[in-house]
Amino acid sequence: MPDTLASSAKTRLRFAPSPTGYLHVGGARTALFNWLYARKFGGEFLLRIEDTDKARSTEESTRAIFEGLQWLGLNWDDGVVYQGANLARHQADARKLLEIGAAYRCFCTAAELEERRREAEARKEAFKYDRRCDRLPSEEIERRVAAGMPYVIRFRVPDGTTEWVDMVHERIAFPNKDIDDFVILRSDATPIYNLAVVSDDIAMGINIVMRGDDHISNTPKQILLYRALGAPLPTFAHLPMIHGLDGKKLSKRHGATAVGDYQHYGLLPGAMLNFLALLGWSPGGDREIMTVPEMIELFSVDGLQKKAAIFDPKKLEWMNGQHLSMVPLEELEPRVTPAIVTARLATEEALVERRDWYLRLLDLLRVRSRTIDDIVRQAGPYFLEDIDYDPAAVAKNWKDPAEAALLLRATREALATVRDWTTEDLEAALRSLAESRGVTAGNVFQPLRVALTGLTVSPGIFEMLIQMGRELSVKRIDKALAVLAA
RNA sequence: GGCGCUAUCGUCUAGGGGACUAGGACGGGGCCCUCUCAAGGCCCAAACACGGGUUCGAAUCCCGUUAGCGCUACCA
Repeated sequence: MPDTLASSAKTRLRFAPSPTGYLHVGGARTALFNWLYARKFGGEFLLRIEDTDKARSTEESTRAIFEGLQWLGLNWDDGVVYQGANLARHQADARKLLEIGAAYRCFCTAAELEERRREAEARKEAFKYDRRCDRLPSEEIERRVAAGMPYVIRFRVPDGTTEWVDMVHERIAFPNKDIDDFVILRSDATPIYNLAVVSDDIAMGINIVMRGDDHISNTPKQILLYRALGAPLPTFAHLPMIHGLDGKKLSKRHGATAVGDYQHYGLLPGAMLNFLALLGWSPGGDREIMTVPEMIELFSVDGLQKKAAIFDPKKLEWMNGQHLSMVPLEELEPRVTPAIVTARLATEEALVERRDWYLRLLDLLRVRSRTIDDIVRQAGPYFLEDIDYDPAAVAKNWKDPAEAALLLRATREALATVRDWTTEDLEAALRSLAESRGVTAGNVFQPLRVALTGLTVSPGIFEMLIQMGRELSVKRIDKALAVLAA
């Protein structure tokens, strides 16, 4: 039973970006679904760099793709395949197609073709190659080849209909009459995309081709190539595109589209993956927030969407906030520390030295952050010797300097009586202070908040006093008193 | 132009013939909690593109229209 043999073969998928730019969020999502499929069903996820376009491919882009995938944690199996290294096989496959009569030499020049294309357009007709070179007598072909006349190799599209059952779209069919006799090998003997892809996918044993639906119209051509080459067909799965807020294909105009942009913006890879997964896939029901293992567990082809999705940065930010609050502190710490160090708030050694204190701080700040940068922005007052006073905070909460100073002095005294620097004792001291002075607790807390942080917003006042410690807290109050007196 | 794909709130989506006064989430508005800001809780506004069928019954199936997107290279 050949079916048994086929189904016992390991599932192999691949992500095949061309290194002509940074890893795009659309590409990252394609990679994610391939990866999820492989991880969920015990298949292999391969990476192939399609660098056959030497003019546009760069090593820098290749590196960016690696870095992007690594940051996201989309690890690939086996070594990276570079398409450019397979030139000989591509040529051999083209030759083979020529020899078995599935393809033919075409001597029409690019300029001639362009001319005919223009004419057809002028007549408002669809241009289609007229196969004139396929009708050349064999002696003529031999004569031209012998004369060293340049030619391309074209695939002879047979009559009929080419169809397949797509994993996401079900049946898709193309009448072959609408498919041009496409070029598979250029006159300089380099392969055209469709040939290179099919040749490589066959060689790599890829049996599920999952890619963007902008490749749907390439698929019938590729199927024809598989058949002519005598190779078994893979299963195709065409994923919908990602669009910008204006409904157009995502591009630079839409702002950040590179995965690296989000990394530097302070996102968690888990959040990015979660967001990307929901763009074009749904686990069903109301499930939204998922860890990577949960996504693998929940992943299924049924949930794949047919419709293009719009990339909404607002929801991404919200989702990152959710992940920020959800991940274990030990996992969050290494993501935040480099940013803290870069912001020159502390050295890595200093953070290691008071790790428990540092983790507590992260826990305090993350709940009101949507990005890692938000955490860093709030962290200043806990590390810096001197703080800046936000003019708005001063205007609002130190409205009357004399009054504020009076209150702060009283607060300082009240804090001095606190024996245990705990939430309970601090709260008791400050609330009774407010009561004895006949003001609300907020009237006491807000000026103190400005003294401690220079800001109107911060974590709860007691948590903050504890986090800063008695010494620093008192020092900040003294400093505020000095500023108010000036 | 030709060919193809798609079509549920502004956005991501649930839904796969009756459970739909169409559910959830983001964003927006309001309220609660509260020492500020978040977080959290509660509530509100907001959608089945249109037209024909099929069926006792359609968001769900079929056809058409419209719209959006993609492809239409000796690019990938």
